[in-house]
Amino acid sequence: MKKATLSDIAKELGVSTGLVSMVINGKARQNRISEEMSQKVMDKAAELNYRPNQFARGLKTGRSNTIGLIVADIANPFFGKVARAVEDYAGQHGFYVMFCSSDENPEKSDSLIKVMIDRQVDGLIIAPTEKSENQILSLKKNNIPFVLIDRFFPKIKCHRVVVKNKEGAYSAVSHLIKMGARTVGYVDISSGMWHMKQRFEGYKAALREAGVSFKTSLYKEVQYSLFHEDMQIKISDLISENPDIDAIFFPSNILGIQGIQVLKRLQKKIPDDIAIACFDDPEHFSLTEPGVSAIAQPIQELSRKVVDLLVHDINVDKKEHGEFQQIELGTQFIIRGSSG
Amino acid sequence: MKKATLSDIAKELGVSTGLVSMVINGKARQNRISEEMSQKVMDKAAELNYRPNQFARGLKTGRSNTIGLIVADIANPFFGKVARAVEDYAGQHGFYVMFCSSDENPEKSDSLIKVMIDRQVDGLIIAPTEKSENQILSLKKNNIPFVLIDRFFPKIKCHRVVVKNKEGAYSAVSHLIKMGARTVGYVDISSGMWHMKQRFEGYKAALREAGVSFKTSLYKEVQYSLFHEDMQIKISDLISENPDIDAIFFPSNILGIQGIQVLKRLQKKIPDDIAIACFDDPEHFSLTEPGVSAIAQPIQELSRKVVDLLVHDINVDKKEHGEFQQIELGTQFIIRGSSG
DNA sequence: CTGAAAGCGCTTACAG
DNA sequence: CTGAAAGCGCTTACAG
Repeated sequence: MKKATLSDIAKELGVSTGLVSMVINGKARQNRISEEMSQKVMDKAAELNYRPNQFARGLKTGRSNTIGLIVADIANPFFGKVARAVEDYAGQHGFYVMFCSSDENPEKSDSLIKVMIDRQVDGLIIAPTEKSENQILSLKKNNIPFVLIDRFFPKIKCHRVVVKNKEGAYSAVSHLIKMGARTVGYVDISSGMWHMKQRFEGYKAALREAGVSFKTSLYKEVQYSLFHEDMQIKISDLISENPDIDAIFFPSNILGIQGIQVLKRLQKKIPDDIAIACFDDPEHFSLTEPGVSAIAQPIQELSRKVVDLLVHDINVDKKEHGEFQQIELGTQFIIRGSSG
Repeated sequence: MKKATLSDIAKELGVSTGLVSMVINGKARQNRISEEMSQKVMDKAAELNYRPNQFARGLKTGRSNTIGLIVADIANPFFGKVARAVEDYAGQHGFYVMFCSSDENPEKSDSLIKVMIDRQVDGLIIAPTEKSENQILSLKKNNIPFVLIDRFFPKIKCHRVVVKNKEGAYSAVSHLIKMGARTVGYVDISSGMWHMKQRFEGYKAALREAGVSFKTSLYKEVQYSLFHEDMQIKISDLISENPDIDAIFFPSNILGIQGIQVLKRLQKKIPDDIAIACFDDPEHFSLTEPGVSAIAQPIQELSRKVVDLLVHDINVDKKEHGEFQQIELGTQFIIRGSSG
């Protein structure tokens, strides 16, 4: 069964393809095509099970009604939920979403952006990786609509929607201290990304304000590339170098999830031996016993704002730079058993 | 900066677009285009930062190098991992993957399939919802390459890659009984899907073999549409109607995850009051205390087989029906503390 | 109210 | 070895 085309309909009805095109696209009225004609076209289209060829349409109009979403890892629960929310909101605006995982790798991110642009996405949503500044600048230079989510580069002016990272970490660490912690470790992922630095700033601010001293031995950094092994090593180091350690703050969900497993393996009781809190609140933090105190991000709102900004930019076909929205949303700290 | 086209390159070099096209597509050799000419074209393409327009290419060739993946919910950990694995394997074959969530809704699934086909995907991977038989049959009729994953309709002959559901459930329930359970509840999602029926068969077979009797009051079914409320109600019912209940089997990860929360709320200790086991093994089942005994699915292999089958079908442009692969992979039961 | 025609950017026989 | 031309299926001014 060959797919029906516009000209199949036109031929069968003895009219021009142009007319059929207008009817199909709901422009019958503004082109003053008769009701009767419209109806005949619609009926025939239905009869032939006509579906417009998006390639032809896109080639002609230059639009794909598709947006690209590049995150670190679609299987990470945080990004999984972001992806789902973006899919839903974009769908409401008539856009389809193409997802990709950059694996925190700038080369992969670069090639994904190219692939997306090759596929003529109308715009991009990106959670940028480390060292991808030039990619973002190049999007800007080429006037490709895009919005950054979750992360950003302070020096690059562009649309971005992120959360208050410093404030979020501050509230969690302050709570750990309030619950009695005096030696609070910090297990970071190795990354020059600004949002992670801000979380660390929040941690230090909380210590400072509580008069709790900071030592560099309390700060450990693990490599993304050999994540599982390195977590084990660095947390063991953290504990052996700080025998009096009574709490650890994990500044992201994958760090927290893996960190809990390591602590379990090391036979540390949470919160009795070591209290913990985590940035991000994946589903299962309410399932573990004790539950994990966590900083929940407003994923729905984050996603909605991002889609709104991007769709607006795509539709206005903006030429004028300058009006960049830099949105910071608040987080919510959820207290569960793990913090003591 | 206008995007460069084939004819820009051709014009600057004073050659035809056809020649440029061949060089770009690596067909220089087989068309005996001189090394020198090829090099000049490649250089100019790089200089102009040429990127082929996929719409034009797709319109001409009828191929998009894209496959569609429709799952129940991309935010469900099982499907999240499937999506990631499919993305990776398909990428190795040069295909991009479009993801969509059907929410177990046949109308949504129908419209997603249409959207995917409109976007000219070369083939589809589908975890079909209940009541979507006609959609699958229509794909078959229209000769659109597709493979079913995770679920299938026994009466429809087509490629499918699933796991041994009955066997998996059987081993988990047998283990619960071996650990001392005598009254084993079963909390199901309401669905006529074959794979869920098979899991229930496995459960009953295990009871039968151990000489443990089955009563209908041990089987509860919750609605997907009001999932959270219904879980609470049905599990409470299950326990009050069976005061001697000492184990529950959850035949999917979302049932298990939610079920644990309900049991926690009902102050039931796992495994002392009630032992549990679950089909699917999301990350956090090893994090909870006790860990959850679970049936792990071979997600990588599942995904790889599906992609291999689909890519093969797309590439051979098969006309002859008949040779449908119906693959069943084994599962692995992982014993943790929750089963007693 | 409707038709004819150009053109989006490619690929692919066909000629030479 | 290379060029000229048709055509994929649409949309959109332009005519009438």
